[in-house]
Amino acid sequence: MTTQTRKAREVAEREELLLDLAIEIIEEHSFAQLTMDKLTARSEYSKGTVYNHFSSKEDLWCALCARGLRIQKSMFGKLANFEGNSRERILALSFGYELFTLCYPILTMVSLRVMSPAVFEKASPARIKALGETEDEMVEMLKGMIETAMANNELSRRYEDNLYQVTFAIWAMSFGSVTILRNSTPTPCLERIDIDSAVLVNASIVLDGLQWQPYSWDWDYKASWQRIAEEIFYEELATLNK
Amino acid sequence: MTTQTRKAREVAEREELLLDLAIEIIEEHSFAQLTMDKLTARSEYSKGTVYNHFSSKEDLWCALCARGLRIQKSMFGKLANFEGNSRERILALSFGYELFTLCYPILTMVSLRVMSPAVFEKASPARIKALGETEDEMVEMLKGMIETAMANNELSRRYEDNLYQVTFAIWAMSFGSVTILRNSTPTPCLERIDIDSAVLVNASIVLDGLQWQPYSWDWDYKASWQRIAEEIFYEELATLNK
DNA sequence: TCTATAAATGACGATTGGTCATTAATCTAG
DNA sequence: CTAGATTAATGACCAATCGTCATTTATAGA
Repeated sequence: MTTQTRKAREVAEREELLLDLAIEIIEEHSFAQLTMDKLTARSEYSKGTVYNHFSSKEDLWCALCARGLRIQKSMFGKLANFEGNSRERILALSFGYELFTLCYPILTMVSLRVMSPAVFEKASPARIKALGETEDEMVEMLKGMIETAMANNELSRRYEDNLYQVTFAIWAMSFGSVTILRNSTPTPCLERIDIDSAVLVNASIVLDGLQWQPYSWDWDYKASWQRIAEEIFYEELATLNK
Repeated sequence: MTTQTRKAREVAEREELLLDLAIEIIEEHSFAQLTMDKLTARSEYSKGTVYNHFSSKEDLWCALCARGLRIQKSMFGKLANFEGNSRERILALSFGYELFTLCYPILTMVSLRVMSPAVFEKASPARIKALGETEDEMVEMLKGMIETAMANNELSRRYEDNLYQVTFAIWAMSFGSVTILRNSTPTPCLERIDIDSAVLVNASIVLDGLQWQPYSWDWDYKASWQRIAEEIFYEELATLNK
């Protein structure tokens, strides 16, 4: 049995290595230039071995997405020990998501391009299952924070009968803001906003709209944003600014 | 000079025809299956002629995007004569955008996949310029509505010094909501919200957060949503439900 | 009608995704 | 330790695809 686990570990390690190489190729060229031939050439393995790991190019894409989601989840996990009111904790989620897109622009871009039925059809079922589960775990984490806030009367009970709607609102705003900011071409509108605070402002607008206390005019959330950076994501920001 | 304009018109007509065929190919197969060879085969022209229109596959993609933006713009133009308060007019924009994604799922999907520097690099400059201009026109339309509302004291002056931030917030929420709703795989979170009203609810949350009067608890925006459907987008909805 | 310009054509080379018969490595049992 | 069996790795190969360009065809104007 030990040989089994050893082999499985070796296979997993090789898969991670292949993903590293795939990211290198995208970094040096572009997403479209990530071909199985190039990946094979860059690795010390043959095409057939690469195809033993990834059943198709689309499966490789999904594997990159899965890595991105794993990293996101681990980043979100870091805010477990963060001391702050419930709104600050939601902001920390938004902060973390934006930081992820800054630290891992390639994984972010891949996720955006890959998330579609046509791609999933060509990926292996196991891969898709893993993707969905990680995503659900993160949604449930957000929902749990909403429930807690409502129980503590920090969040109005206006949307009490549909907590997932609140989850969706926060998620959609974070996703929309970051995606437009980081993936769009330069446009006059985007050039005239403060990009560094845009995600914070948009999240605050949504939280105000949800009547989540304390309101943005009763609290200095810019300071919270700063504190999140320093207390939770210090390491990531340090490597980012290097 | 007349022959010049006639030829130019013929070329433009042929380009529209080619875009129709490209959409057909995506409909019947998938985005990845849209190849220049297939497009050539389906048309009555040769490969070289197709390449006279589209300098590359990426240029073809951008041409599809440009068509999508033109359609969006024309849909937004329909709400010029809509009678309603300023919040209802913003909702009409969100409604229009969601309706566009429902009526033209392929153009929506193409836009999402295409909007990236790597693709733009391979598209013709003229195409990119046209894309940017159409986009800016729509942003300016939204900004104009915000200015009017602020002048009429329907919208708080809290964000007065940065109107583009307000534009961005509304845009990001619409984009994020619709993109997640229509492009994601089925996930427990999405299955538990009312998809038909999710965009309205999210837009309302943002507008409440912006302190845009009248608040959602002082006005029946579900009725407004219905009225927008009937008065502005009756035709589109009729063809959609066919 | 003749010539100069513009447009259309499709064969071609290079690259790609994916397959599969062959080869190599590893394991198991006697 | 060895022989046979099972598993994994290999890369030549095929069909599909992108984009080019020398050649052919159509058109415009004198």
